[in-house]
Amino acid sequence: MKSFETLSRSLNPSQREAMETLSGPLLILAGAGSGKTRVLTYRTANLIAQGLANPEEILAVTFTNKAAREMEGRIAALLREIGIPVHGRLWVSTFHSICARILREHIHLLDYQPFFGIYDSSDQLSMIKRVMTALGIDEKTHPAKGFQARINAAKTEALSPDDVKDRRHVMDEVSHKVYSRYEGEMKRANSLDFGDLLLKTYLLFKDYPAVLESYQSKFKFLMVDEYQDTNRIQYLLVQTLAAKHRNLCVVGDEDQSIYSWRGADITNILSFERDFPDAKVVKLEQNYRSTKTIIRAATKVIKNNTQRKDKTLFTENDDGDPIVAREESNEYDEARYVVREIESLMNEGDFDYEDFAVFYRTNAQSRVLEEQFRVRGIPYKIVGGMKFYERMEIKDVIAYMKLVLNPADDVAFKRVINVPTRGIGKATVDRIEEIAAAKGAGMVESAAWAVDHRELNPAATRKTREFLLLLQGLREKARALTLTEFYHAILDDTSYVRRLKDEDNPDADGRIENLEEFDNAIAKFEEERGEEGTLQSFLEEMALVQDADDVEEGQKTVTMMTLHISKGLEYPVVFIVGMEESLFPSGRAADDGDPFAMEEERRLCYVGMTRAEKKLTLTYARARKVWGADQMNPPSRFLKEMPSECVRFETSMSRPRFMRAAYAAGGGKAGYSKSGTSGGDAFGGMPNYEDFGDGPFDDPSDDALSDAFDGAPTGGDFKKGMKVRHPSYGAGTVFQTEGSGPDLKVSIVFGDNTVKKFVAKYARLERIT
DNA sequence: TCACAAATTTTTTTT
DNA sequence: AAATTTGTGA
Repeated sequence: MKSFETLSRSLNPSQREAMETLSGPLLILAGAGSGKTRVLTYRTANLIAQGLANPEEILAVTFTNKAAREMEGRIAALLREIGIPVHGRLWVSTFHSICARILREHIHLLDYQPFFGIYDSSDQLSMIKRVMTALGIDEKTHPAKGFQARINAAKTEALSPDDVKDRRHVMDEVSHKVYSRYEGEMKRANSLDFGDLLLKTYLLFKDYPAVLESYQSKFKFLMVDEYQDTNRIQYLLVQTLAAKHRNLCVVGDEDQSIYSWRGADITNILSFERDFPDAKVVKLEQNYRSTKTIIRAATKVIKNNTQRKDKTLFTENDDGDPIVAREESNEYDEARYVVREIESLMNEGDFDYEDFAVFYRTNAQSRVLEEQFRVRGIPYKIVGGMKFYERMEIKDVIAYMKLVLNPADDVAFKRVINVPTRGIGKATVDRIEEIAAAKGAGMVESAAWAVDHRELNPAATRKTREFLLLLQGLREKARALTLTEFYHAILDDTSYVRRLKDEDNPDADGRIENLEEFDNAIAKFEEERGEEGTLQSFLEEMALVQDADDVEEGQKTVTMMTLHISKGLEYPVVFIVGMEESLFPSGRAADDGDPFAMEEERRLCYVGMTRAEKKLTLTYARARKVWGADQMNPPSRFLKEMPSECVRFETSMSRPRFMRAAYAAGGGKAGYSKSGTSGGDAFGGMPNYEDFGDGPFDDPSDDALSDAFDGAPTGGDFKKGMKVRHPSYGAGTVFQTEGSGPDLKVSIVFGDNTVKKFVAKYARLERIT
């Protein structure tokens, strides 16, 4: 056993300073790869070792469950290593999990039932649609997703319907109406959405000082990781909880703030010193993770941002290999290239599968990669993405569970009332819903009433009664059986699996497999939690812990994920695919009204690059299918921002085969010779960026290749919200599009509120960026 | 009421 | 290209 002293000697002076600053407010500005987790781990161990706190008096908040698990594991391991006996468990979790835990105990004070359900985004959307129907709002003119976004935004700002009422700039009248009604319906359904978990906890603290006080006293020490990505409500929660002891340690890096679209407010970290004038600030600037080359390139890229403190990351690591920027013809070749590279590095024997990671901007990009990994028999796992529990059959079963636990859950009720089909159609459901609305009651209750009062036709009455009896039976079983047994009861009583087998749907086998996998997951959960493994806690975990399926034990695999999920992780070899304008940076960042949207994309690039320890490869494709249509976009501007001495450009594109493709896509008049990459030598350096133009849409020159790329389908592509200029009407905004390709018609609202419809191909519309 | 066909929309990013 | 919503006829 080593002593804590010996171990902590390995920390550098700043790290040590952070570790030794235990009381009072502390801001740790931790650059990428600067050993942040290590510092937090040591600091926590130090708190316990010094006898300042018991584990259960420390609250550590992380951004993802993955990070929480990792940190908890590392702290436990360290404490074991230095031989500190630990009684009690640390509270290491996400804001949402902590809040769910707190609410489970106190939510009765807010007049909810303790068995409240949690609505994920799709449940939330169903509820919003339901509210819209009730209010007679047309989805065509008012997309439900818009209300969802506004409601969630209000909640992260801690604004109730009443609060937004007089703030028309925050929410228009219709949205306010929807929000109010939505809140009412959620309350009646005894359910909380993600935003509610935080907001209701905050309100609980506000309305019940005694409850707040108990938590303030309990948590003597607070740590918040990824502080740059906290939003308003999270900020308020932190301030509130820390108010008593003021032992608040926040850690973050403004260059890694990538969640502003979720309300993350970078000023929280930038103004920490204003909130706590006596705060100690420690900067961790030495990177231990990556090669000099990678650090140099990443630093150069991030320097293009204005929204940052000028901090300098440095490393004493080796120069390492150059970053490779690889051009391929399309996303399939791109995927094949990645797979080939992994195979060849594996053959050299320096790496193992688990050393590789592939990052992409959008989840949709994983499909092609996955295909190629399968073809070549390389083990892989995808983190995030289409989550297991989002699959139809899993959601169905979960809906049954939710409904059994919380009969007021109308979204769950509507989901399962005719699943598997039992002859209860839309008419019946609508009728029940009508009754429910009239009575201000839940649908289960209303359905029972309708059956008793013969409000439905005989056939519907009979079927509905049967369904209600089924639910009743399940409710009793839930009480008497274990979780696993209860799960089986659901499948049996609803004949779910049997019905799947009967219908000759080609997906049926996969679905049944998923249900079996779910069975295992439930069993495992039960085993792990023991007494605590209740139906409520299981559903809570299902809703909040989305990456539950990445625990493929022992298997060494390549990991794939979005750039967002990659934050906080590190891998010896990293590939970032799809380095193209419109994809990464996202097309929305370029023409969004927010001038800082591009900076956030750049931070995302910075995050991705700094995950790599030894080797970093960036790939881009000349053409890529987007929504089933070919799109050609120039290489990402971020590639251009990297110092050329750090990057080696490679291409597979000097063959004539592609020239013809580019030629064809360009509409027949362009040639490819201009870029002059004939022959196989050195690829003519990298493809000349000038040939692509600076961005996807700017300044279409006469350049032949530029035409070939910029004039492709992308050029005539107008989307909702886009700002455009018409030669005679002036500037306006696209608010509707119909048709596609040459038939695309766009409706545009001009400054004076007039609306004109154009055939995009003929109208001389110009995009304004 | 339901199965199937047709039309329409979807892609940022996550708790 | 895939998923979801809407329409249609039995």
